[in-house]
Amino acid sequence: MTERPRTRRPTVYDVAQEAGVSIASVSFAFRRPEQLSEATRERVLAAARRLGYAPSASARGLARGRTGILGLHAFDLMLERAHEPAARVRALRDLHSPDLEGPRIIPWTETDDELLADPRAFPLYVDEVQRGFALECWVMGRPVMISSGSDSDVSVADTAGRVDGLAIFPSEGSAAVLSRFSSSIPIVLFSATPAADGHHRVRVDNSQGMREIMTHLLDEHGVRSFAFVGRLDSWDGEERFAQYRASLSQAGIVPEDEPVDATVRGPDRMAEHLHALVASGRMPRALVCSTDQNALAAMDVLRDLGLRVPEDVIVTGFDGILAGRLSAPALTTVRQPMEAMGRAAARILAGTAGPLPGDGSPFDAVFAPALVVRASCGCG
Amino acid sequence: MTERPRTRRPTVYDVAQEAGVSIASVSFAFRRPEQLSEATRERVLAAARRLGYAPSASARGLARGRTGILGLHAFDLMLERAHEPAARVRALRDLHSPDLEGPRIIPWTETDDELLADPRAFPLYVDEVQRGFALECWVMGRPVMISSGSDSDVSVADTAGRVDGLAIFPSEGSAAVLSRFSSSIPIVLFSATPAADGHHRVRVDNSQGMREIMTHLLDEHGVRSFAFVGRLDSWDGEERFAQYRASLSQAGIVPEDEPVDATVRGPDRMAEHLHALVASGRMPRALVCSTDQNALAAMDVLRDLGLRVPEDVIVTGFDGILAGRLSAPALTTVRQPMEAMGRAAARILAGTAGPLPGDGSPFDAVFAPALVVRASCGCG
DNA sequence: TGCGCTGGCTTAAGCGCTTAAGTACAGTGA
DNA sequence: TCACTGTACTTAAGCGCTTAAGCCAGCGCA
Repeated sequence: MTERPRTRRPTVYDVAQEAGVSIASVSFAFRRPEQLSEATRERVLAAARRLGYAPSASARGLARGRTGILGLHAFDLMLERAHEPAARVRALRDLHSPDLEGPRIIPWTETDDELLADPRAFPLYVDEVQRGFALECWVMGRPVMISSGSDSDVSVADTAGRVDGLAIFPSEGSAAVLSRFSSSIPIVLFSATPAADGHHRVRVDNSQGMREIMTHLLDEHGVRSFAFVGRLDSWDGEERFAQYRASLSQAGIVPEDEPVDATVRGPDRMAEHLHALVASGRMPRALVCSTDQNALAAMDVLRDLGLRVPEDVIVTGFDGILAGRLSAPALTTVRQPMEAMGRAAARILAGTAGPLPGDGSPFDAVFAPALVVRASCGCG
Repeated sequence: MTERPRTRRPTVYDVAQEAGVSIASVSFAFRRPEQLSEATRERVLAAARRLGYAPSASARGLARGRTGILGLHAFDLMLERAHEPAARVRALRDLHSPDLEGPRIIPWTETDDELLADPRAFPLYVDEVQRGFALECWVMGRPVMISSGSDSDVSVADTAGRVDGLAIFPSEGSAAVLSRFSSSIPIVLFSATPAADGHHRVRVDNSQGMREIMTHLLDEHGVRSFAFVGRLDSWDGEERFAQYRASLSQAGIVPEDEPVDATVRGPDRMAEHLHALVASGRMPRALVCSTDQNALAAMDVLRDLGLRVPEDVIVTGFDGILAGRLSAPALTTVRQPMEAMGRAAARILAGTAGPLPGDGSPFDAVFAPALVVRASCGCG
C-alpha cells in the first residue's frame, strides 16, 4: 500500500451528519432523487461533494444482492503470451520495483523494443473478444471485471463471487467446475463441447470456416497433399480437424489421423515434426493450421528450414488476428467476428439478448466466420 | 435478467449448516486454513463444493474495507473510436437484440468486414496501456475493473467506490473531480498538467520524443517548412507543440502559432485546413502530427488531395500504435512504451512500486520514448 | 488434584449500504 | 372540526462476510 496517509473513506453516515439528514436520505439522494425535495437533495449532494464521498460498491452490492459488474475470465491465457519471447518472461519475473523514484526518466528497454518489433503478442483472439465485451458493457453503462487465473475451484469461485454474470474462455474440463455456479449466476462459454450443462455458449461455426479453407485450397489451388497443424485439446481444435478430414475424404484424399502437434508451451514438437517431414521428403504442399498463432509459428519454422511460403509450402490459419496481416507473406485465414462475439456474450449476461430459446435452454450463439484470402496460399 | 430460474446464491450460513460448523469456521477454511484441523477444513471445503458456494466479494469487501480490485477508467474514450467509421455507430445504436435464439447461425455482417478492413480502431494507445495494466495485475493476482464514463462526479465516484486504486486517462479538468478521492484511494493519471494535486503520474517524455522527430526531419531530410497537426486540449498535445516550436526556433525557422486543428469528433477541420493550404499553395514539406491517429487521418486527406506521402508531403506521428505499421506508407513516429506504462501504473496502485519519493510526494514516472523511422518521412 | 496453556472452535459485533415500514405534518374535503 | 391523503423524511432490519474475543476440552506439570 502506498505509505501516504489516507483518511478513512467517508460513508453515508458522514454525509448524513454533514448535511443534517438521515442516512436514508443520503441513499435516496443518489438512488431515488425523486423521493426527496430538491432542496434536501442538493444539500446532500453538496455535502457528498465536499467530503469526497464515493458510495461503497461493496456495501451496495451486499445490500442489493448484486454487484452490477459483468466479468470476463481467462484461464491463465495471459501466461500463454507471456511465455514468448523470452525477454518478456524475464521482465515478468523481474518484478522487484524498477526505479520509479525521483524525477529520473525511465529508459526505453529491450522489452519495449520487442513489443514494437513483434506485434504477434497483441492483440490476440482473446483481446479482440474482450474488446467487444467491454464495448458492449460500456454501451450498457456497466463496469467490467477482467480476471485471469487457474481453473481451480477457488479461483473461479472468487471471480464468480464478484460479478453478476461471467463470460469465460474455458480450459479443458473447466465446464465441470463452472456448472456449480451456473445455478446462481449466468455463465457464457466461448466455445466448448456441446453439453447440457446450463451454460450459455458463444462460438464460431468451425465447420463452415474449415470447409471454406479446404474448398479454396482444393479447388482454386489444386492442392492434393496436406497436413494439419494444431492441438486437439479444445473443442474448436477438434471440430476444425474433423472438418479438415471430412473435406479431404470427400475429395478422395486419405487424411492423416493425427495432426502435427503445435504445443504453445513446452518443447517445440511442431518444429521437430516439420523437420522430420522435410528429412523424409514428405513435406506436403499445404499446412492447414488450427489457429493463426500456429500458422505464424509454422511459417517461422519453414523459414528456418529454407522453405518459401507459398512457393514451396502453402500455409493457412484460423481466427483472423491482426498479426496475420503483418506477417510476410500475409496469412490466408478464416476470420471470426470476435468483437461481435464478445458483445453477444455481454448482452446475454446482461439479459438484453432477447428472450431465451423457447424451451428454456441456454443460448447457443453460433457465428459465421469469413474466409480471408491473402498471400500465404499463393493468392494475391 | 435471464429468465431461467436461479436459486439463491449459497452463503456461509448454508455451507456452515451443511458442514455442521459455525460460519466462522467456513470463513477460516478459506482465509486461514491453518487455524482449522485438517478434518474440519476438508469437511467445509467439500460442503462448499457441493453447494457451489462462491464467497460474496461484496460482503468480503465490506467486512475488510477493501475490494482487492484495481481499476482503470477511461473517460468515454470508447466513444472516440465508436465514432468512426459510421457503420460502427449504427451497430452501436442498433442494439435491439439480434437473433440469438434457436440454432440459427448468426451471419457475418458489414460491421465485421469493416473491423477486418480497418485495424485503425484497435488497438489504440489506450488499449496497449490497458493491456500492460491488466498484465501486471494478473502477475500480482489481482482482478481488474475496466470502466468508462463521463468525468462527472457521480460517474467517477461510482468507479472510485469499487476499487482500491484507480488509474485514469484524464480528460480536461478531471483532475479537479479526482482530487476529492485521492485522499481515500491512490490515483494514477496517465499524463496531465503537472500540479500538486496528490495524484501519481505516469507519462512519456514528450519533449524528448518531439525533439528526436524534429532533429530527424531537420538534419536527415533537410526539411525547412513545417506544419503541426493536432489539438492543444491535453497536456501531451501542448508539450509536443511547445517542443515542436522550440526545435523550429532553434533551427532559425519561425513556427506558426496555432496548429492545424485535428478534432476527432465533429466537423473535419483538419481536412478544411489542409485543403486551404493546398489551395493557397502553402502546403509545407512536412506535417508533424500530435498523434498517430491524427497522422493517419492526415494521410487520408492528403491522398484525397492527390498528394503523395512522402514524395510531396512528409508525415510523422506520435505514440507508435500498431495501425502506423499497417498504413501505406508506414508511419514514422515516436513510440511510447505503453505496456510498461500500464504496468507501472498497476504497481504504483498496488503499492509495489518501491518506496515513495523521499519527500512523500506522489510518483511522477516519466518514460523515455523511442524514435521509429519508417517510410512516411522518406526513409526506408 | 489443581493449574495454566494451547489448539480448535464458536459467539457476536460490526462493515456501509438499501429499503420496507413507520412517523410527522401540511393540505383537503365533508 | 376531524378523518383522510399525500409528501418528505426517518427508523431499523437486514445483506454475507471478517475477526477480536471468548469458551472449552485435553494436556503437561507441580
